[in-house]
Amino acid sequence: MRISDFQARVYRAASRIPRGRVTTYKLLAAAVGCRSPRAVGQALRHNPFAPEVPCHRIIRADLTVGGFVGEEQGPLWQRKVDLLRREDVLFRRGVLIDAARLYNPAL
DNA sequence: ATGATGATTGGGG
DNA sequence: CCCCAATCATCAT
Repeated sequence: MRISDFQARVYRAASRIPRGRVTTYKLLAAAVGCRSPRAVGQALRHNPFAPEVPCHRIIRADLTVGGFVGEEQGPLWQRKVDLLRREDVLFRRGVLIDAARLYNPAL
């Protein structure tokens, strides 16, 4: 499969999220000039460069974990939580504990 | 070109 | 909790 121009832009923007920080689909969408956070999730879902391109650092606007490789629960989804755990990004009942870890890629 | 499908979001009952 | 519309890249028809 080929990487579309849109995917390239999303991956480049995602790569700017520092280790130990997270951003939301909405903010990342804004960063690439797209008004569909859902379309961004679509691109991240097919990220062939994980975890180099840290698609695990994108969560929902309500600060809940969100999906991963098309899953919202289960082993693959758990992988997202584990990757973040290694970066000291923790969740309580599925919700990000420290909101200060949010990163705005638009800056 | 047309319709369906998402790693979403915000609003409503 | 569930349902719905808006949004848009991508893929199937």
